[in-house]
Amino acid sequence: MPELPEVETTCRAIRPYMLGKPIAALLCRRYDLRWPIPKDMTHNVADSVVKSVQRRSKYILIELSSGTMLVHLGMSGTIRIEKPGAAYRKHDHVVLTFADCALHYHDPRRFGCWLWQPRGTVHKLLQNLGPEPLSAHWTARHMREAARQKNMPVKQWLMDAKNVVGVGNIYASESLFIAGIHPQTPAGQLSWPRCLRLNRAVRCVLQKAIQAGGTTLKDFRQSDGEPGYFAVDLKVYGRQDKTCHRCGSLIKHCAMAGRATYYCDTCQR
DNA sequence: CGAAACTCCTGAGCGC
DNA sequence: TGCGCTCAGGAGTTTC
Repeated sequence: MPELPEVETTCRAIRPYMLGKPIAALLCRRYDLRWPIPKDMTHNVADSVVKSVQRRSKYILIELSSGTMLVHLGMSGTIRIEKPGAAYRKHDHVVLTFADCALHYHDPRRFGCWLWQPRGTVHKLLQNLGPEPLSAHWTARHMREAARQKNMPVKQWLMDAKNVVGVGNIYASESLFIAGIHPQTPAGQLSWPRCLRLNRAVRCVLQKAIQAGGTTLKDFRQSDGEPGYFAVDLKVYGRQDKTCHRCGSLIKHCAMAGRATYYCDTCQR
């Protein structure tokens, strides 16, 4: 279940294999991902050189001269580096081949996408995105502005890409634990010191996860096909009825907007 | 307008 | 051994 750190890890891992190289072939073995892969993308990319490989939100942006391929891993997506001509695995839906390697895009649940953004345009999916949590735009001041008058629980606010991108279900719970804030707290009611703490906590949690090479959970694998080195030590996520590392009381679990939520109701108020 | 519910999909884990 | 059920989860779309 790729969240921002997993996407960033994947992006960094595949970049050296692609940067500055011409694409030999783009093979779509299935077109019906979350949205259909544009049929004409194949023609746009053949022989094009990869100018950059970047991440925005949870999208991997592969820039060519004529436009940018926009890749999302959905919830079960991974990218492996293989040799050209390597055997396909089940659910390898897209294969991007270079002279000396091939990227296999693997996504059992097909919640991901592979879209095309012509040069000079901004894809609809990239419009209206909030700040990157690891950038200078993610500040407590921004939080206070964007959360003002908002009654929604702060956990849901954190997971809304209009407010900040890349914070998924796991790291929302983790960030709130670090900041000592109860997930049900209305976003607009956070005091200034709490905005500061939460702002820092989000940045801190994501940075640690990136350093750890992405959390190993379910079907995420580092892009070389090996399991991630180790899971980030999650303080609350998935730890229902286990003891809180900080105070020893039992971690609570509930559903918020249909999503599993974990917290310590002693440490988080 | 905002917010909540719904939707896509497959595989894992569970009870029987 | 296998069936059926539930759950997981990103985020755009639909509904209220």
